[in-house]
Amino acid sequence: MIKSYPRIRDVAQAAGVSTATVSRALSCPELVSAETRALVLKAVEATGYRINHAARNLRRRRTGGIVVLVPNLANPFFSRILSGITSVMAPVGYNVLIADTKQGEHIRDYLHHNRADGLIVLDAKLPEDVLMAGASARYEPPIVFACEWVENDNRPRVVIDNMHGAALAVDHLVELGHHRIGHLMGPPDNILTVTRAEGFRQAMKRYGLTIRPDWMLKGDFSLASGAEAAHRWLALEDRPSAIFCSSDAMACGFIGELHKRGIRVPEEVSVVGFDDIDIAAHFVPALTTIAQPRDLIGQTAAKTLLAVMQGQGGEQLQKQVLEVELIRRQSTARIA
Amino acid sequence: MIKSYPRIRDVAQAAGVSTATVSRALSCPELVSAETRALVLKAVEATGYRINHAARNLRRRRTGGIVVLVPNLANPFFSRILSGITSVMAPVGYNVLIADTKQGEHIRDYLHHNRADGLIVLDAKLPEDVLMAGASARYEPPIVFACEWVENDNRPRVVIDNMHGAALAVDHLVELGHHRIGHLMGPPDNILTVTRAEGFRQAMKRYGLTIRPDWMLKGDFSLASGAEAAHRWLALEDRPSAIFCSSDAMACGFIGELHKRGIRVPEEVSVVGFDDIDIAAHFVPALTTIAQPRDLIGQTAAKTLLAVMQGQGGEQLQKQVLEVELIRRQSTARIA
DNA sequence: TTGTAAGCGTTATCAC
DNA sequence: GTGATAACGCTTACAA
Repeated sequence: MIKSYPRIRDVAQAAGVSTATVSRALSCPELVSAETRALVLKAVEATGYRINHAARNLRRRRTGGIVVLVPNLANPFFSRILSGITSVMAPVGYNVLIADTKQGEHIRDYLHHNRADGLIVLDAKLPEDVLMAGASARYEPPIVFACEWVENDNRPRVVIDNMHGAALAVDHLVELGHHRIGHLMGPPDNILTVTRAEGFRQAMKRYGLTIRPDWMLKGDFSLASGAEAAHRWLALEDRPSAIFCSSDAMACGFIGELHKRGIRVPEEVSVVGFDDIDIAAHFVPALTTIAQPRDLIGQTAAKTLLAVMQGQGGEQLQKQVLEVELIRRQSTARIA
Repeated sequence: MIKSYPRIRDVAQAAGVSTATVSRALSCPELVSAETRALVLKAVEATGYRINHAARNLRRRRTGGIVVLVPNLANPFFSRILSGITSVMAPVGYNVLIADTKQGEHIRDYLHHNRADGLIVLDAKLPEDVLMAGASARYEPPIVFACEWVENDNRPRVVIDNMHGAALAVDHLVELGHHRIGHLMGPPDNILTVTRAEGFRQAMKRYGLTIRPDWMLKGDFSLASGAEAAHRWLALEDRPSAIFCSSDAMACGFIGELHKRGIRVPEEVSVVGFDDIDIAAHFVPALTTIAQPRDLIGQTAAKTLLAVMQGQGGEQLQKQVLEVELIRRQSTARIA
């Protein structure tokens, strides 16, 4: 089954030079004469040589790959960030391995230099003990968090301004005349949930609006949990006129279910989402939401990781905050 | 930056056995005595040993990874198939590398045993010449197609019954009294497009219904192209009462745009999608669609690839067809 | 600028 | 059942 491929040795023979020269010609062209370089390239072409990454990585004592811990690959929000990451990593020759933490992969397996040259964490609800820098983490590869993370941890982090995002949502609703505003939250163990809920509370307070506990609905960022929240909203005796959802998926699930029950958005309740996933602009009604620069998050995280892997532990890498933006669409309306 | 990790040698020393024995105890436990095995495992624990995959793969002359060619990672349809693939591959120790062909990665780079032990192709519109088995493909790794592919190619393939899916859609619409039916197609160079359009035509013919060229709208599977198609539908002097879309994303884009123009679905036009992506059940209105078993597609493709990589080129692997199903929801209605 | 040669950490082959 | 040993294909001091 396994065939034999041309090795450096074969190229060297074809070019009439040593293997070392071939190696140099390919990885540091400036170290060999133009003449030899041409010779080598021709021999590579002739033999059909392709580098063996396993051998190179073994020799260089690295893995040639980085791992991305994703909470749920099926969520389009994350796949877009992944695109951003690969667009930076692929050109510099790193494989991007995806570990879907929802699939019960053993996270600890990846926390080792042997397994990956670096790690990007997108999952804000991983058990802290696993990822806490500590004595037990002797062989941990460089990590970049591309999500909210515990505050008392100064490892590099790329985040968006979640507090501000929540504030933008409340500002927008207040501007439309709403003062009875609810919040559909994410899973309680997720830091995004906590931060956005806190941003919501502070903004409400700033306007002197009441934060009603029965209007703080629980969800888990998923479509299904948005639909369930709609049931709880319907069961309320006294309903809010607007609701800020901690994810677009929940907002869509919420609106979809309300529609089935004959409640119209935004006429009977205004809805703001968070993320600006692709479907948001095409939903019925088109979703007013807080847009995150998903590609940029991925690219920034990847560039930061590369910098850290090259040993640049500069101050400016510690915490980068990207801006969010309110996108006004049709799921919110001036109160009647 | 790079530290030194415990190697097999260190474990061997700690356990008082040879490196060969440690290696065997870990990869073929049945070859060593229970006593030694316990000794080795204890030593592994004590030293914190983790295998070095680069070294193993070099020695075993493999890469330890498989590559999946995805047309567009941002499309939730594919991310779900990926989940299915990783759920099979991760437990048996294969890395799953994702190559998003939309990002202009060089496909040829992956067509080499050096790069991947196997390949799963999800992109039905890759240039044929690249993937045609041929003399130039001397070092091509085993390939499994998890999408429609050219008929005159008997490499393993996992497909759904696209013709039947299209027929189910037409059956359903006819049952609801529609006889003026249009079709929103995918990109012309994609085999899925061709097959579903052909299924549509045959079903229409079976019912003796007219296939009107101006009702065959062009799209590219994306949300945006669905929205554009809505404009063309609006511009028609004589409009169909129902439309079968070749993807859910286009169906959502189509409905979303119609809604903005004040056209109501299904009252003024019935819409059937294809895929049953997660949002379909929550869309407004909930989308009637042809469901594909996405997890199963991924799992089946992965299992098939494993079989091929192990040299089992059995007949039963040649072409596996998975069933599709009509999901009746609210985007279709009996004609007035 | 180029060649020589010593590994990188594992596994497979051969003896014992 | 276990141990010694030679690769796997590449990179990088060091020498020339």
